[in-house]
Amino acid sequence: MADRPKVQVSSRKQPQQSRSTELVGAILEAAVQVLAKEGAQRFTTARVAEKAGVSVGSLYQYFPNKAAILFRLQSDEWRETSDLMRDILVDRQRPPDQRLRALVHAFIRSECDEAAVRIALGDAAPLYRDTPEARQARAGSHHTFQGFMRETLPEAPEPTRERVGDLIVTTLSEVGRRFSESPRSAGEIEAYATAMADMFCAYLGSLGTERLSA
Amino acid sequence: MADRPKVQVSSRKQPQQSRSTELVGAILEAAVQVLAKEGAQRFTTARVAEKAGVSVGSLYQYFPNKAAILFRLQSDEWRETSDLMRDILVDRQRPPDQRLRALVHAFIRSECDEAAVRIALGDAAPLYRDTPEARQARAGSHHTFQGFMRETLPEAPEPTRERVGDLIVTTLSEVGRRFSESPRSAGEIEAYATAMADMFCAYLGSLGTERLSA
DNA sequence: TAGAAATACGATTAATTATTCGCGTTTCCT
DNA sequence: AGGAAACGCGAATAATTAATCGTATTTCTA
Repeated sequence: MADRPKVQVSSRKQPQQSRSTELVGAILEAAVQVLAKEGAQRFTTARVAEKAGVSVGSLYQYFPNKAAILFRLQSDEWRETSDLMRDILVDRQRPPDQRLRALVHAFIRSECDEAAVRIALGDAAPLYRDTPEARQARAGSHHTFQGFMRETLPEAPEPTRERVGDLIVTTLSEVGRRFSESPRSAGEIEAYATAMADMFCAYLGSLGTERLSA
Repeated sequence: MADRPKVQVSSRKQPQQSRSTELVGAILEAAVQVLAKEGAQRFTTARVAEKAGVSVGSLYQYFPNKAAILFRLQSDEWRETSDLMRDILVDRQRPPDQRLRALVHAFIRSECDEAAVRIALGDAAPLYRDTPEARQARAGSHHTFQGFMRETLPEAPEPTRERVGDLIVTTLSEVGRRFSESPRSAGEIEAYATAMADMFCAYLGSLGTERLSA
């Protein structure tokens, strides 16, 4: 129901010379630092430009607005997550539940490592969440996980498989982020990741695959 | 790492006459409407006051700042959730897994019913999230759920039980909110709730209680 | 090397917003 | 009744911020 501002979140123009490529790199780097140090509330184009050692005008040459910078950061994160997922889940040498456990641990650990940035990015999500670009980007990791689901629950009906995959991926990312909000010891982090992995494995096991409980 | 603004989120002064009590009520009602219709981004004290048919000055008599209004709304929601939880989970006539399933369905349904407000409240959370009042209020539903956990996993060590309860409650609320972000049919909602309940029951069942699988 | 294209700049603008404060009104109490 | 306390008001303030645009500089190309 909420009226959303119209934002064009894709890039304004591509850098063509090397100096502008570096400039964009500097902006993205600075954006991460500002996000981590100041939080989403105080994330402003002026602060990012200053931290990058660049003028606001230059920033607006390559990003149509503030939301586009944030979306770019989130988009990169999503891609990395998706790659991590693919790397871990695709290895058919290991039993599925071991892969899933490895994924959960890796994800939670990385979430906690960069907690400040992740949390701030999440806080800023409303700025770009409703754009078509965001929907598409978000689909990435879900699609990757579906591959694993087809292997794990081969005879389940498609809608069920999709729902289960969605539930697991969503739980992993949302609960992971929430968990990282308060600082934890390394032991707590591992214990929590183990608990989450236990939950996923028990669930998949109960859905009638014998491969998982193997 | 992010520097947070200092906000005093508790109420400024208590209404003593009936007109001021009604005024506060009108403000809270208007706040919900503004949140639902305009979103967190456009939630301003001016808009709330106008919708309530009241002046900004009056608003600031009873709320020290904008965050306090939002915290009050969230706080009320938490209390309601906590009560709902207690009502459902405490009924020892029904087997535990049935209670847990009922809770998940009730929660997801209510989350989807008021999706716009819940999402906007979540978006606004950074404004009050770090206050001690928020920490304490959040603990409410977790504490309520621990009662159920003690019944369900009586012989589990305390830290484990706490972690498991935390994981379930956090998953329920975070994933529920995320799910409600895109509009769904009633059938999808029920199916998703069932899936989540299945996951929780399978997990608790795997932790070695025979009562759940009964 | 000269003109064109790309890039960089940053003061300025226009808009939005949270919060205050002095003053008028209503309610309460005795 | 009448003074005091509570309440209600909303124009004004001070601060912040996103985004632009005219101009200056650098790089490319022929």
